[in-house]
Amino acid sequence: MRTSWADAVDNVATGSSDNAGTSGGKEQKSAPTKPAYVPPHLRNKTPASESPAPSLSGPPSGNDRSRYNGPTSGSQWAGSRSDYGRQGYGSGGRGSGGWGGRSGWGGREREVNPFGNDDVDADTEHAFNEQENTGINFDAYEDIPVETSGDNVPPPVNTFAEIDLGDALNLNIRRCKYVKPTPVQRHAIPISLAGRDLMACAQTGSGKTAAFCFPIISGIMRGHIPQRPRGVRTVFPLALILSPTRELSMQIHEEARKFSYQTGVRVVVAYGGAPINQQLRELERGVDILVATPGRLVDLLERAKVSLQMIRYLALDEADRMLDMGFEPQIRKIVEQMDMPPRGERQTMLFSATFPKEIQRLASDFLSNYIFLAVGRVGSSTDLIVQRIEFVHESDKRSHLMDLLHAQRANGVQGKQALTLVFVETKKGADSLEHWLCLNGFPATTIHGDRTQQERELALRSFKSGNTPILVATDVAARGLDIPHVAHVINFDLPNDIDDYVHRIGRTGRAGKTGLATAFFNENNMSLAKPLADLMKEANQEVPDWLTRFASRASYGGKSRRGGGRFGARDFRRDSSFNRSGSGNDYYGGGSGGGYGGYSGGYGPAATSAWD
DNA sequence: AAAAAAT
Repeated sequence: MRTSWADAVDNVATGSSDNAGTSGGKEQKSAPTKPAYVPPHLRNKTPASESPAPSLSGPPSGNDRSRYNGPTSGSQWAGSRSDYGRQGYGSGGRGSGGWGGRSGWGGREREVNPFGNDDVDADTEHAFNEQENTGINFDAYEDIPVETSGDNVPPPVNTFAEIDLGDALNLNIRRCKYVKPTPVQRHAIPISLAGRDLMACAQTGSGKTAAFCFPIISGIMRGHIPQRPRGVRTVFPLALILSPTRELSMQIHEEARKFSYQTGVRVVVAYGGAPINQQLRELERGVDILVATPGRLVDLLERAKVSLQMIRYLALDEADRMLDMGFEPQIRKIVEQMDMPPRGERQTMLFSATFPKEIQRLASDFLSNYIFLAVGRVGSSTDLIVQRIEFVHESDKRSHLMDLLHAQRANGVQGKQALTLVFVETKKGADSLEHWLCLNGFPATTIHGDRTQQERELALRSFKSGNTPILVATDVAARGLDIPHVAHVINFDLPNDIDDYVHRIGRTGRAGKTGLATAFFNENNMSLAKPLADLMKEANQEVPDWLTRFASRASYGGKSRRGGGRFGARDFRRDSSFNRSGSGNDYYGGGSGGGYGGYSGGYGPAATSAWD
């Protein structure tokens, strides 16, 4: 069995890293230019200088939105963990110099360029000395509140130049046109490079993917190359990234491939609903970083196609989702009952935009002396997303939706057709609404768990390209998906959990663009009244009086908005009611406390963030 | 009660 990194060093050819059908076309379809749609509620409200409707000219992928800022410099955080002695891991912190080992890689196989034709010369100055085409509100940087807790929190960095990620990775960072780390990257990357476990709360679209990918790729590049067993049909990835949906795993894979281009670090994705054989072939060509959904991974583990015994890095994206009732047993099985090194030996990183305390407590089982990091308001309620709640009876929802869509179509949107993402509660409801929309002349498609994987991927592509500018979705599309140009999220059916609402509306208002989120509220959603009203108030949104009244009849027992205050989430270890829970050795020790409190000034309900 | 995730 070949594994890519070892192979590269041994001058053994590996397969080219063609991409297992992960699509993600970046085709920029041009559409007739029309005046921007201005939602009625904004027409008299917004300063003329601002475009109230989302601009459709952002970068192709808004997931990580900073750009490279300068040359590389010495290593400040050549972090090494203590426990990889066997493999000598951690001893290789000698900058990118130890990285010449790609010599055996280059000649034979041409790695597919994930940057496509856009691969500008990364060394040209103009490409990265400005931030002009990112559309990111960098002013928001200084105002973003940050809470860290845990022992000896490494200080944040301000530029990529302050950290030595290695030449090859730096080049890719430039190719991605990232100039400056986003807030979560500024804090999380030094923590990860120092080898620490991490629980990070950061808003959707704030650059989480890069925040965990950069340290993983860098660590693999500079770490000692472990001897991976040969001659068995089992592969031994060094890093595992788990996510709750197939499409999100695909997206992470695509991002990670860009970051690891020409580093020799190989990224493979595995998820259900697609032929396993192709994925097996990709795995057998070598894998350093495996991105997967839980079900398919368990399958691969049980067939002994994959072993986790070499795992150094474990990252859970949407970690609270991964640890909720539906997923937790599977995750526990993968992490605790297979052959993965125990916590403390591997490095574990959990990321999400929301992190309920109960889930934090569960999560601490997987972590060792970890650092808790909350960047910005957890939950996307930024001023960039205008939230509108309307009281609509069940029977009126379709005609009301029709009104919204008509208004939108009549106005059109500059450049490209505005994309509208409609969330419904059930798969059946999704099909039926899609059918009805199509009957009524609105090009719609749908994505949900009853569709074949092929249909799902086609639907997403068709939506992204603007071919089918209306996507009806269940919660399968609620988390993590980075779909540029979503102008409007409509909660046709509201979710029961406020966190789900937060993730859903986070599909718009990305990359510093404004977005609109409309929700249909009725008597079935009473349990959401209080948390919703609280969330909107916190986000400086206009709360309808009727919603305030429902909210004040607080007898509905909905989940109240997390602790209130400036952060959407707090380290549960700071909460005395959890402090005696006996969950092991992970209590907040009162140690450095990191930068907590340091940002308390200047942050109010009106603070704007590009990181939703 | 629903959704997601393996075949």
